[in-house]
Amino acid sequence: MIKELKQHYGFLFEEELLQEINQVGTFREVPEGFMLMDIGDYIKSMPLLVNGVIKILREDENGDELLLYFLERGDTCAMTLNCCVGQKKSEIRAIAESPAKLIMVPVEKMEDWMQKYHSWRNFILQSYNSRLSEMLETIDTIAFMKMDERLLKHLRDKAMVNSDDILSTTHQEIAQNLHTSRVVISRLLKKLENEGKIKLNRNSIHVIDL
Amino acid sequence: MIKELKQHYGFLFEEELLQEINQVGTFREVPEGFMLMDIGDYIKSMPLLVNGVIKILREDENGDELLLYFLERGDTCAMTLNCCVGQKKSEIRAIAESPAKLIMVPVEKMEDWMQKYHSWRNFILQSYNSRLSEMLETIDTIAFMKMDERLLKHLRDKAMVNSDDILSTTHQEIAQNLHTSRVVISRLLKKLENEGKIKLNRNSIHVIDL
DNA sequence: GATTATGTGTAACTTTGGTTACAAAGGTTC
DNA sequence: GAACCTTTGTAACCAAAGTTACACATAATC
Repeated sequence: MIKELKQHYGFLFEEELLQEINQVGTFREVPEGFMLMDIGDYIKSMPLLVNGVIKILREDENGDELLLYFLERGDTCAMTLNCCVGQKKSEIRAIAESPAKLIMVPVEKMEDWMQKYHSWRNFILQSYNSRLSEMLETIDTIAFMKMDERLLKHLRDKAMVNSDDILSTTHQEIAQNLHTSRVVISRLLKKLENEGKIKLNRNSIHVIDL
Repeated sequence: MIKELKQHYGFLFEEELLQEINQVGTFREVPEGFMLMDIGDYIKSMPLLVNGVIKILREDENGDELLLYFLERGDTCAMTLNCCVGQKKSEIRAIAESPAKLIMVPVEKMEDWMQKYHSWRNFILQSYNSRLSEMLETIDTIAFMKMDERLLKHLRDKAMVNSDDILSTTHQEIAQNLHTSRVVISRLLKKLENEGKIKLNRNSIHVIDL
């Protein structure tokens, strides 16, 4: 584990902290689609993402979903911090968008390290800032953009985090992420295809205009 | 200033920290409508809200606004933290919803106190958590609710933070906060009035169904 | 290879919200 | 009180997105 740690967090944390993380953290590997956290869960450990992509979702009382943002390597989930510090239930759902490797750190260490390590404080604050910025971007998207723009943005974002311009997904899945209906997505996808921005195939979409 | 400090933050911070804040902080009083921070501003001091209400707005590239949330007594602006820590420009606009009293603390102290005071660390983390929760609520509202529900929620929220069920505002102003047009708001307000939930008057709305 | 399940395309229609246009009421200024 | 500005009410129309319904293609299962 220390190898992954040094590789992805070595430039962030001092040697001593890396050693501590190595001692108390546990390594975890999850497959694509794995639900790391659900709404209502209590959290007892904080994930440091080493590899892969995690998608963070929100759900309303009808069970309708909305994709909030993606977490990538080097990120941690500020919503988890939210839970840990406040001892509250999770307000979001976290699902592995791709196979992912994580290091889980017990919550108790948080406060300890906050006092001890300057780099940890910075990391936590940075994480909060990143998450706030991402939430702002999400708000901009749903408040100010029309569905066709949101759709194209979503396809590009998805291509980005997966480092692949061919997305294996269905219209239904996209509709759920954007909180709209499958018919609307099919309609708009066809429009984007006619505009030459994407190429449609069964279970996959080739994003041309990245 | 130490009086206001003890009154509103005494139960949060230890005596020593209160003294430090009293020494380096500056007291500030602003009238209703005063813009405390604009998009693009660089921030060099952190506000602790002692009295009054601050509204936090987001703007898109066309100058269209959207109300994100209200800050109340005892709150601080996590977006400011965002700026301070990251040395970035402000991504939001902050306007006094009512006359407000604030204590401004120089950014440099942040990191210092984070190390020194357990209560300060908690305060900062708590603030981030509150802001994240509020952003989530905002997302829920615009993603999952229809305009008439959003409108009623907005009226209730506004009545709440102002502790007054009679709102002095115009349809135009509400439309800006909710990022829609005046005509739509007039239409929906009239509907709410017919449903007996509000009572309309020129420049004021009486929220009956709180 | 017949049956079933999943995914996609499309038409027709409805609802919600945005736009334009204009009238009228209530204030303000001179 | 005449001229002006701000605010509100409302009609008529338009556009975006949600809904229902169904055909058809592809893949999976037996």
